[in-house]
Amino acid sequence: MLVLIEERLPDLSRAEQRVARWVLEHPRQAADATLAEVAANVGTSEPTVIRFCRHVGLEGFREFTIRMTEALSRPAIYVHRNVSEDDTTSDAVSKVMDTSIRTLIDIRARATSMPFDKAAVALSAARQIVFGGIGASGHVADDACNKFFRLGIPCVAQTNMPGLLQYSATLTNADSLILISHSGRWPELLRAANLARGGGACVIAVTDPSSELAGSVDILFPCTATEDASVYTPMSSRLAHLALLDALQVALALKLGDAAVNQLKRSKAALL
Amino acid sequence: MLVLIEERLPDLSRAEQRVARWVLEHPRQAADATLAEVAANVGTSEPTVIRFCRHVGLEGFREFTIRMTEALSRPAIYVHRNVSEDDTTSDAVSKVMDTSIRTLIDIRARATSMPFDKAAVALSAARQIVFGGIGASGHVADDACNKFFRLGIPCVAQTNMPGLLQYSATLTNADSLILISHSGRWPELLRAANLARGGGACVIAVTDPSSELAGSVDILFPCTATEDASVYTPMSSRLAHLALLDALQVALALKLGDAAVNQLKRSKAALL
DNA sequence: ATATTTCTGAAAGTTTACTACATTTTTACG
DNA sequence: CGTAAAAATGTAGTAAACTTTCAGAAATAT
Repeated sequence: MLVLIEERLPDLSRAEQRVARWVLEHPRQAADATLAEVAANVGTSEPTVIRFCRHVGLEGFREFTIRMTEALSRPAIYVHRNVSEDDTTSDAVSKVMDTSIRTLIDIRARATSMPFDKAAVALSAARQIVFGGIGASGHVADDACNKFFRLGIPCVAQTNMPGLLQYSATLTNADSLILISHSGRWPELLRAANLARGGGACVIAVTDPSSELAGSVDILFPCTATEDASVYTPMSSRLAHLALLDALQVALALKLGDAAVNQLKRSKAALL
Repeated sequence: MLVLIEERLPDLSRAEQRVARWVLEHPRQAADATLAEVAANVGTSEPTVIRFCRHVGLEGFREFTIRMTEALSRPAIYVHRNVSEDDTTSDAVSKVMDTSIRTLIDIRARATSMPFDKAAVALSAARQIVFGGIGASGHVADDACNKFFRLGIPCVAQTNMPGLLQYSATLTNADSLILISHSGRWPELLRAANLARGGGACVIAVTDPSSELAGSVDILFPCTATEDASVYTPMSSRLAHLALLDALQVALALKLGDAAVNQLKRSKAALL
């Protein structure tokens, strides 16, 4: 959380940067202060503090308080460390694993504020679910498709561009489209989202909240894309996306109830 | 915190005990609910909830929220717990995430004794690398292929049975075959391994160490397959496999040195 | 120098947490 | 049992916290 604030610092306006700095310097105090107290301590107005919260990717001040307490009550193990050329194999392996674990822990912390319920409701009514992703995210889409169809809902994965665009154009208000993208900056994905929404479909995205795509969907699962500083950094965001979709599938299964459980059992039995 | 509530439970009045029980059963939900929400869920009035907070030694509901968040973000919570039908979405999501994190932490602990070095040496000399997997593991194979080719080594993924068998039969002692399997019990995978070894190829497997496949390969990365007790349990072993292959790819990149770094940079630049 | 955009805070508007008090339920004792 | 005191609970109202709106100020571009 504190790291996240530090990262976003340059993107903030002047008054917001003052808020950020005060928070970084007095994290304990910030965690249990009220909105008015923070504003007074920083020497700014309450709305500015709220805007600061929004700019670092939070819902509002209430969530800020929660995230801060969370961050402060958790020891910082499994920290992300970059692999360097002179690492031994064993060091490098540990670092890569730590980074993956860290990514999941972060996503877990943020998951509490993600719209799983809303998404489950939308998906439970869907005639079909389409998963779209390109490149590495294509595999995530495939994987998710492979998992969701076991609930007894027609599912397709489209992992190449012309296919996804054409399929998106055929969707109606009975359908749901789940788009997966690390950065959210492929313009074609945005087009797919708009095509699907044009037809009335519910569009869900798993992507960077600051991307243009994020702003053009019905339901957003924000996954901040961390810049790959080193060439050795693997795309651990894939893991986050997979874990997120795992969770969504379980949430949907719960929503659907007995019907889904039966389908799951049947699909499991098919392998024996 | 939760323990504290449990301790005080007998001292509370009837309605307050109902509050306490609900909190203990839905801790995650309780942590980010508002006063009114808690009251509604318990089926009581708001003052009762406040009185409950006071009776367990807290200042008020505000402090209750903070203490709960704190308690829930302690590290001890990444234990595996099965999702049950009457879980709320939020609780289920946390459980799924915890299970994934737990899986990765376990694999990380075991990774130190895995033959990354040996595998990196074998792969660095490979003319081509073939990734084989079926079903869910097929996606892992695809994903790995997509990652390894960036090092400048010819890579293929075979994710269907006839294809994998035929390809395996063509391999020579200059090639490497990486097989991925959750349980390792598909007889055809064993056949693929034997075909490849017959041609002299180096066969690496990521699978359950107690499987027959594990005994028939050159290099083994043991990943114990945990039985899916509940239908809601997602295959978190996939995540473990992915993380493992991430690590292997980085280990290989280090082994290859500058040449690999250049290839990585080139493939990254291709997207800009 | 002016127009446009972005940023900022005052004030109004909601929601949320808390309090006072009346009602109901429980307990104690004739 | 029946009645009275005590405790527990909920209704309704209040205060405080959080959020939104909007108009003026600052920064930036033209």
